[in-house]
Amino acid sequence: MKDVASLAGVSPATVSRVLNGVANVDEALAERVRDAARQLDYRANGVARSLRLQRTDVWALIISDIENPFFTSVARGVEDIAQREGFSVILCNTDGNPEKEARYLDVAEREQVSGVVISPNRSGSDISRLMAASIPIVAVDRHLDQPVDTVVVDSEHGAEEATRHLFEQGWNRPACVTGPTATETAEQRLEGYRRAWRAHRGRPLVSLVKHTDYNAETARTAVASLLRQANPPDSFFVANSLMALGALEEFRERGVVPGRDVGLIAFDDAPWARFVDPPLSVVAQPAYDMGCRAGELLLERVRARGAVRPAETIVLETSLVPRASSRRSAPTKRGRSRPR
Amino acid sequence: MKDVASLAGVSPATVSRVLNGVANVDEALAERVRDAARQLDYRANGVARSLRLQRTDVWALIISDIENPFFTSVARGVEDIAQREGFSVILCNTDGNPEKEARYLDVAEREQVSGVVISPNRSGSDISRLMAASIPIVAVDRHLDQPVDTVVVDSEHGAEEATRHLFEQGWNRPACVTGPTATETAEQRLEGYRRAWRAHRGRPLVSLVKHTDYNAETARTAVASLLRQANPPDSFFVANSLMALGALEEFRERGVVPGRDVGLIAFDDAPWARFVDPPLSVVAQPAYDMGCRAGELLLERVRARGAVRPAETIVLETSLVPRASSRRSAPTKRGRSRPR
DNA sequence: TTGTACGCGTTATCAG
DNA sequence: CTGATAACGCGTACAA
Repeated sequence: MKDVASLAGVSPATVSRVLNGVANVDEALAERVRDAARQLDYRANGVARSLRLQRTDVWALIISDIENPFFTSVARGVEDIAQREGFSVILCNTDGNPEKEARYLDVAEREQVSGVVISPNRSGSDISRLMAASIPIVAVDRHLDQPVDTVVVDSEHGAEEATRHLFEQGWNRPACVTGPTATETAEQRLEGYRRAWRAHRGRPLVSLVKHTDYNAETARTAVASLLRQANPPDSFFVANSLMALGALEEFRERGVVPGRDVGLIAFDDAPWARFVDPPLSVVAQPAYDMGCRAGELLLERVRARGAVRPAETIVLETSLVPRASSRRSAPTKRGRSRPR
Repeated sequence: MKDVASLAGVSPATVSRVLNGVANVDEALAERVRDAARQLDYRANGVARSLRLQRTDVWALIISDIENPFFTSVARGVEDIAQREGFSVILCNTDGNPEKEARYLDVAEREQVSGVVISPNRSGSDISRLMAASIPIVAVDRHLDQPVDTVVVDSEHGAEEATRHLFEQGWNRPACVTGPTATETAEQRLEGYRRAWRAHRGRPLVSLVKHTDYNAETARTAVASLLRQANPPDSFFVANSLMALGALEEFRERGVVPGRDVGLIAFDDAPWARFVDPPLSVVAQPAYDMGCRAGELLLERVRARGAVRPAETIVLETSLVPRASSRRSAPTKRGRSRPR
């Protein structure tokens, strides 16, 4: 900066003023400064700037699994907003590990990020330090036990819709493979499933419900054990797309054909869902949009430094995407005669 | 820091020394300082620290598509190394857009990151400013036209192996659907395909080669047009996993069954590849490992501030993962009798 | 309108 | 072994 100043024959203060477009600077001087800056290819030192300004242009995005397509879509949403508004994003991947999460929360504080978007592992995640430092926080996908801005989907309703869809397709004994006990999303999806049961068949059967991790392997085991029962289910509602992969594998192994011998619908869409055989029926979440909304909420707080509007919760709707895997009738002939 | 100092009855300098474990400090004093710090729940200001130290503990990771599983695996690798060594990672998603890339390169400089890992959009990406600022750079997946550390896979060999596998399975006219013209990876994969042809059948046929984008839709169109030809291919080598989805869709539409009526093998594995029907044969890239290696290379440079070892290129091997989609014989009976 | 001087929170140097 | 002090690069109050 000093170099630019002396090359332009002005003081560093004037350089700062010109480059930040603040105060009135004589246009001739300003032009000289811009010239000099260009000539020297000058870039302000962001670290010094942050120290002086007591704020940074950085957000922390703390998510539990960067390899889960749902979260990458959320990330893109947050990132697009951030970038549009001139913020950079520090990506932090917690692997669902509370310790890693705590460590990253620490980094966020030390690095004085101006805001945090987090998909909490457990509602009890300790954000007290961040709150004390009055760093705005937005929770995505799940709630925190503190009153902070939150973006979620109506899991219960989506799950109910999915299960109702199974009934409407003519399935009579849908099972539910949901996420780990005490996980907010898992419980909500289970509750939606139960509601659909109550609406169509009366009391849901506990024997048709399994809790597993949100992955293919454990879900497959659960599906297998459900199918081994004396009174097995005729269809499945599974709580995320990875679980659907596990179910599909088990079905294939047993030679039962989804969309004909068994019904299957999953919560959460995935890029490959329409390509598997049969195409997977899902309840889609607006993941990218959730990220955008979270970004916008954070933006509000970051801009309005101190102002206290009460914490807000945005609940987005899921959408039913029926494809072939939930059908009951024999699949229609798919193979068309070849054009030539 | 001043608060901690006065609470402990020492100078700020001593606080710094204790908390950084530098120099010898009287154990009694040190203990008092740690107590005070704990009591006040003190965290050093990372921004001020960076300014004073003239370095940050931040890496920038610039990738072209956060929604591509290949890159997320790379990202995890980089991130794991970074985290192990006490660095944070700024994730930057360029969307394959050279302007966004340039903008992020700028951010990296302004924020004084201590290192950059980049999967360049084009080899000509302008990293001159970073080099001038002597910020270490590592290229992943593709080369830059500057001499920097690089981590790639042997695409050509992997592609050759994949194509040879098709020949060995009894297919005689494998086609190649590769990435955009002039993309390094696309050209290499095409070249590997050609080598296998020359080894088995002589001159590769240009009529069996298509360039498309690295996605499902354009690849599907290419597959369709290849199949419409007078002398259609009997099998396909496609240059990434998304393309395979497009191919599978087209096959299904036409009623041709992969692993029986047509052969299919893809470059690049994906989490869902073994779940589609039939399971997809692939040439797997060690994506996570690539990220780790890139992280390690960067670490070396970051640690050895000035030392100049020549730029190094690490070439990792792919591995053939034959599954059912590349078979020629009729698939073995998959449906086993149910256990009960 | 412009320049001078201070301070943001650290850490390294130097004197004691 | 410890404390005072300067400096990292910038933005801004204040004086000119």
